[in-house]
Amino acid sequence: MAEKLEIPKGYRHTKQRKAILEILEKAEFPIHAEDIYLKLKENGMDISLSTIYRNLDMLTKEGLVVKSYMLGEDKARFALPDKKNYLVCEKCGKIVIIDNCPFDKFKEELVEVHGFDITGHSVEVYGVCPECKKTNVG
Amino acid sequence: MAEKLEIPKGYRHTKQRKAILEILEKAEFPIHAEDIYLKLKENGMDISLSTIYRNLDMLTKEGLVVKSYMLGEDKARFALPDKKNYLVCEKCGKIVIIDNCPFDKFKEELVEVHGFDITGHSVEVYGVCPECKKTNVG
DNA sequence: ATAGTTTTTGCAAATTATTTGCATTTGAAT
DNA sequence: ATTCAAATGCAAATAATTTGCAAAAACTAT
Repeated sequence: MAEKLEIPKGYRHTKQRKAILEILEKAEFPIHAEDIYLKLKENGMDISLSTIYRNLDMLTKEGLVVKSYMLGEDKARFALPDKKNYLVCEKCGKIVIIDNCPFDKFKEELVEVHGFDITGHSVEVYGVCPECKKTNVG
Repeated sequence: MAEKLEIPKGYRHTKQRKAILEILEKAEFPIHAEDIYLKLKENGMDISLSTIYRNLDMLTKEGLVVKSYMLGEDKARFALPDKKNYLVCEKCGKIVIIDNCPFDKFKEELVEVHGFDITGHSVEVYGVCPECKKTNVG
C-alpha cells in the first residue's frame, strides 16, 4: 500500500524512532502521541513520552507526518500524509480516511481565484456514519 | 454580508458576550482567544481571559462559532462558520478566506462512497501567496 | 423601581498537553 | 574498540485552557 517509510537522512536509526514509525504506518487514522505511547507499552517497549513528542516533531518538520486537531479535541493527532483527509462520525467518533480526496481537483480553481501556489491541504468532514444512522440514537 | 448574529436563547446579554461576538463578526479570519482579549483591551474594555474562553466554548457548542487549529500552531482559533475554510501563506502567514468552498460540490460524492450523512466540513489549504511569490525569499 | 433568583464574571489556583535542561546512553564513523 | 554527536529518559518548566468560588450583573416577577 504505502511506500516504505524511511527515517530521514541525517537522523539515527534508534529503536524508539523505528517503533514510532511502525505504529504510524499501522494506524488507520490520525492518533494522539499518547496512543503511540500506550501501544508501545502494550508491545512491551518502555519509551518516554518526550521521546515520542520529539520524534513526532521532527517527523512533522521533515514532512513525513502530518499533525492535526480533530473537531472538539484539544490534543494533536499525527498521521502519515495519506491519512490526513478524513470523515468523522459525530455520534460514535469513527474515523474513515478519504482516499481520493476530491479536493485535489480544485487546486486549479483556487490557484486561479486567489493566486496562491498550493502546496498542501487538509480536510475534515463530519457527519453521521451509516451504522449510527441505523441505530438511530437521538 | 453576514446575517445578524444573535446570542442564543436562554443566555443573558452581557456586555462581555456582545463584545466578543462583535470582534468575531469583524474578524476577517479565525483568531485566537488572546487576540480577542487584546482587541477588547485596546477598545478600553477590561475583560478576563476566562470569560472569553467560557463564551467561546459556549458559542462553539451552540454552533455559532467554529474552533480550529492552524497548521503548525498549538493554540485554537475561533471564527464564524463562514470563515472556517481558508488559505494560509506558508511564508508570510497571510490568511485568505475561501468564499465559495468548492468542497460543497463533493458532499454527494462522499455520501455515495462512504454513506455518511454530512453535516459539516473544514478545509485548510496552504501554499504561497502571490506577494510572497514575487518577493521570492528563499 | 425593587427584591429575589440565577447566570455570568473575575481572579487565582488547577489542569493538561507539550516542551525543555541535563546527565546518561546509544548509533555510527573511524 | 574508541570516539563523539545525536537521541533518550526523567523531572521540572511552560503555555493554553479550565475550574472553584465569591462578588457582580441580568432577568423575572412583584
